[in-house]
Amino acid sequence: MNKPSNTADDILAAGRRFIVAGGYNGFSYADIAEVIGIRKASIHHHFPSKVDLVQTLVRRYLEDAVTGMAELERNVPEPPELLRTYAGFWARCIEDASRPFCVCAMLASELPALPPEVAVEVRAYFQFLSGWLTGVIERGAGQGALTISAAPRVEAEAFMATVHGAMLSARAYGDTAAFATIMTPTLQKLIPGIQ
Amino acid sequence: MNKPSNTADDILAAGRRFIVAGGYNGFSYADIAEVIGIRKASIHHHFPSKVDLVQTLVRRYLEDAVTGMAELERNVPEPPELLRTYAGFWARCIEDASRPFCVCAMLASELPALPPEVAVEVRAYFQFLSGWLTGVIERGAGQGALTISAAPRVEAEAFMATVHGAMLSARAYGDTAAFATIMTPTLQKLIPGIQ
DNA sequence: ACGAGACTACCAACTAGTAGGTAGATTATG
DNA sequence: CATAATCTACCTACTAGTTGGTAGTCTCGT
Repeated sequence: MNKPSNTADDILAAGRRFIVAGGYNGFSYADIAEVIGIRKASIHHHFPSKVDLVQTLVRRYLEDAVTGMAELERNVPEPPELLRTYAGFWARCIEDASRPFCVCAMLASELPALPPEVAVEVRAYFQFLSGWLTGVIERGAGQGALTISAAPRVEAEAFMATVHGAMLSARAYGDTAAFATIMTPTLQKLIPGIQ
Repeated sequence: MNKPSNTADDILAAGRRFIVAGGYNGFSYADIAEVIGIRKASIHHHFPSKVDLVQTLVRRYLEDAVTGMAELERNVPEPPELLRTYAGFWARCIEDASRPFCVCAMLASELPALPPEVAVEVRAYFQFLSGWLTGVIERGAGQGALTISAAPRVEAEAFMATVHGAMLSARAYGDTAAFATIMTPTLQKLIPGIQ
C-alpha cells in the first residue's frame, strides 16, 4: 500500500525541515541536493522553481491538515478532548523535535517578503485552521462543554494565536517543555470543572 | 537634545525594517545601501559584518524595551492598565504599520538558523519581557486587580505567547485589526469586572 | 595633518536557474 | 516480436546575478 521511495517526496520533506528551521530564505537548492544525495539540477527537474517547490509543499501541508483534522474528529468527538488532543499533538512534535515548528507559522512571519504564490497558500492554511477551531469551539460552547467569553470565532483566533506564540517561546528559550506549560492554563480556561 | 542625522542609526533603522519584513536572511547590505543612499562598502565601515549589525540592532532593541517599560510603569502604575497599555501600544504599531511585527519575535522564529551571537540577544529579549510581565501580573494578582488561574510566570508566558501569535495572525490575514480582536478577550479574562 | 566617513574597485562563494546530454524504462507501431 | 519514439530521472557544465566582505583611495571638517 505504501508507495515506493519517491525523490519528489524526499525533496519536499527536506524542504519542509529547512523551512521549519530557517524559513523561505534560509535554504537553497544546494542544501536540499546535499542532504538527499542528488545534484542541484535534478531538483529543478521535479520543481522548476523554488516557488513551485514551496507552493507544492504548503499546499500538501494544508491537505494533510484537512485530512488529519477530519480523522481527529472521527476518533475524538468531544470538543474539550479535541482541543486537548490538538495541543498535545504539537506538544509531542516539539518535544521529540520531529516537527519543532509549524511550516505555515514560520512562513507567515515572513509573509511580506514571500512570493505571492506562496503567501496565498499560507493564508489558506490559517483560514482553514481558524475555521476548524471555530467549529469545535462553537459546538463545545453549545453543549456547555466549553466556557467562552467572546464569540467562537474570536476564541478560536485567540487559541490559535496562543498555540503559535507558545511554539515561538519554546524555540526562543530552547525549552521544548515551554509549549505544554503555556497551553495547560489556556486549555483550563476553556474547559470547565478541572483544576 | 536630539542628535544630528547619524548614518549608523540610519543603517540600524533600515535593518530593523528589513528584519521585521523578512527576517535575518530576507535582506542584504545592498538592500540597506540602496534605501539609505550610500554604497555597500560604507556600511561595512560602521558594521564590519552582518552579525555585528544585527547584534547591535537587537541589543539596542532590548535596551529600548527596558527603558520603555520603566517609563510605562512610571506613567501607568496599575497592573490592569499596564497590560492594556502594552497591548494597545502594539495594536497601534500594527495598525499604522510603523512597527508591524516585533523584531525579536521575527528572529526567534528562525532561531535555529541564526548566528549564535544574535540568538543569545534574542533569547535575552524574551527573558526580559517575560520577566517584566511576570512582575506586573504578580503585583496585579496580589492586589486582586487581576484574576489568574496559574502561577504568575506561567500566566505571563501565556500572555506573551498570545501577543506574538496575534501579531502573526494579523500578518497572515493581512488584517491589522486582528491583533486587537484577539487581545481584547485575552485581557478581559485577566481583568475582572468588565464585560 | 589627521581621522572619520565616504568612495571605487575588487573578490570568492553562493544563488536560482538553464543548456544539453545520457541511461534506462515504457509505450506505440509495423 | 522487434524496433522506434517517447518519457523519466538524473547528470555535467554553465549562466547571470547576488552574497558578505576586503583593499586602497578620496574628501572634508576640525
